[in-house]
Amino acid sequence: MTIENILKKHLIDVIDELYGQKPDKAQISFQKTRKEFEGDLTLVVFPFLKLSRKNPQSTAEEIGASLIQKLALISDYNVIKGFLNLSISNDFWFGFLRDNAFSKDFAYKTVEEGKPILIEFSSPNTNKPLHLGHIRNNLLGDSVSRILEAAGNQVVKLNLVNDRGIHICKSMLAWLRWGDGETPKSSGMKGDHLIGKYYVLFDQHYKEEIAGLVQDGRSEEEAKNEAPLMLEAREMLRKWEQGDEEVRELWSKLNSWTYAGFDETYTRMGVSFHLTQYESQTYLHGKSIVQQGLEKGILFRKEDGSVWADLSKEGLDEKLLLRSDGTSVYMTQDLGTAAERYAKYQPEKMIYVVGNEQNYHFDVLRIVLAKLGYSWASCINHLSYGMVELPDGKMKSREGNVVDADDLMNEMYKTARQKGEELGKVKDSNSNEAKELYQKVSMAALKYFMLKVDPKKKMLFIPEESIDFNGNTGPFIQYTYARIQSLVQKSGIKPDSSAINDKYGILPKEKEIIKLIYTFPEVLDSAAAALSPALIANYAYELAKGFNQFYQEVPVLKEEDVDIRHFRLVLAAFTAETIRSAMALLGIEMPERM
RNA sequence: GGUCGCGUAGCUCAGGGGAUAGAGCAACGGCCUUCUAAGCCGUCGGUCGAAGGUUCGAAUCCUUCCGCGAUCACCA
Repeated sequence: MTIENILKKHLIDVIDELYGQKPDKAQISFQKTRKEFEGDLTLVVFPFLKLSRKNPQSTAEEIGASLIQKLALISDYNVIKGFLNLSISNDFWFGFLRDNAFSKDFAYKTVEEGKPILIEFSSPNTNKPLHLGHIRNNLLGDSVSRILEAAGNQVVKLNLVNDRGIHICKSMLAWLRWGDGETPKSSGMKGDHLIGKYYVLFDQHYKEEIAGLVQDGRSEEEAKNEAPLMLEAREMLRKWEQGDEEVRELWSKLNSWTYAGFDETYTRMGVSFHLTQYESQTYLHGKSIVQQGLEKGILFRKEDGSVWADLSKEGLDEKLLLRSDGTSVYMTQDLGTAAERYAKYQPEKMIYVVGNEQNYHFDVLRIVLAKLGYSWASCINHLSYGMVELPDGKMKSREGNVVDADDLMNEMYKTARQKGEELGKVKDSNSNEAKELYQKVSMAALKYFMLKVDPKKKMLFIPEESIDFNGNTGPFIQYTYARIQSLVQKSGIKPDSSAINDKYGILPKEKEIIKLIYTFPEVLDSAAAALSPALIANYAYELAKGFNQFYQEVPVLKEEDVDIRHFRLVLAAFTAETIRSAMALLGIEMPERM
């Protein structure tokens, strides 16, 4: 039970005794006391003035006096204007340290048996490598999974790969035509990059054809549809759908190259899945659901045979669910896979990590499912995130201004190495130890940068400036952690609970740290509720920053008194452990030295 | 045009009913024979897009307007 809750309970009694009326629970608001005032927690008394019929000052005085009498937990109070600042007793803080300082991941809950949470993320196309946008998606999905699990949920991570469609046919066609049998092995290229190369090649030739046709007097639209390359790609897709053996074989081969490339990237990012699904196996799902809806009269059929949902009552328009030729669209598939997943897992929640350009799609998905009578429709959660933009605008694959995921990670690694060498962090930059450090530091910089921003906001990525190693960054937090490790090691003392006693009181700087650590479980809970790693990231920074200031002002190893030194080492070690736990929720690993 | 989202320091972002709005970067000035300077301290920098409203109290909630973005396909 948190201090706030204990106080709340007693506050209700106190106010009842004083003024003969119980306050509304919603009116009780505690906040952390500002640094410039004495105290730990502050009660805002304005809401109780109607009950007390006194001015803010005396109301606060009365409540404070009653609380301190009732609760040993409160050691002192003071009143400033309508704010009642309460000091929590040292006993409480020592008790908190004793109970938690030596339990690893103290804020983490054990995973409950019960309804799982499904989370789908990444979901790439197989015709080109992963880029910056995917990085945000993957890191968000990965981090949210970790956070939900730490908050006590069973989490199932899903990846639904879009492995079929016209885009893959384009790559396949280009490879047949201009590839000359090139393979990842023969070219030395990563499989996904190789396939991406042919996708671009297709587009180049396709554009030439369009230009030629336009010159011959066709309209742009006609040219796009009549270009021989496009006709050929469509023909290939038709063959694929009919199960043409040759096409299917080629398709399998090229996709397998892409998967090998993706796996490498995922591994480097530290991202993994429990289950990978493929649209080639799911794209026919959902038709029967639509059929049932049609029979029940919930959906309707137009003269041309296409099937629609009328969402005008919900303030939206009509939505197509089956084409006039009876084939399914994106929405149909999603209805099908959602129903299938629900049947398999009976999850508490189904989270889709998908960019905000699909907000409308998920609104429709929820509404259509609800209309069709699925009570679980409300468990669908769209974790919508903003686009990653570049200084010169949006990323457009066709225009070539795409930040490739692998390239970016390589760049980050180089920068980390360069910085490390400048600062003389390691003796031999080619040693395995150094390589591991540069890898951890560069990934921390990247991950922290992407995750510290509120998911729903779009973010600007400036290649030269965005990823920093100083200030509010992953490496700064790693650095703080590494310093604490070295501090503890140098002391030669193994921190243990015998050091925690109230012989010496607690310094204000020490208390700041303890209070910060104390709030970690709450931060974790709210991050899980809001599906927002940004809360964790900003918390980790605050804690690291707090320790750095503490470290600057409070001697640890230089302290004369062995017992005090021992206590501060315990506090330092607990801080490090909390920082590590928080960063683990972002998928960021901590180096022991840097 | 309809719907949704966003607008906070020069830049990138926190804060989402409470006290004097915070960090980092950039700029400037200090601190390395003292626990790791990827650090710490200080200075500079704000009509929280605008106007109304609700409230004891609004950057935060409501309304309108302005600006930016997304979306409204028999694409996925």
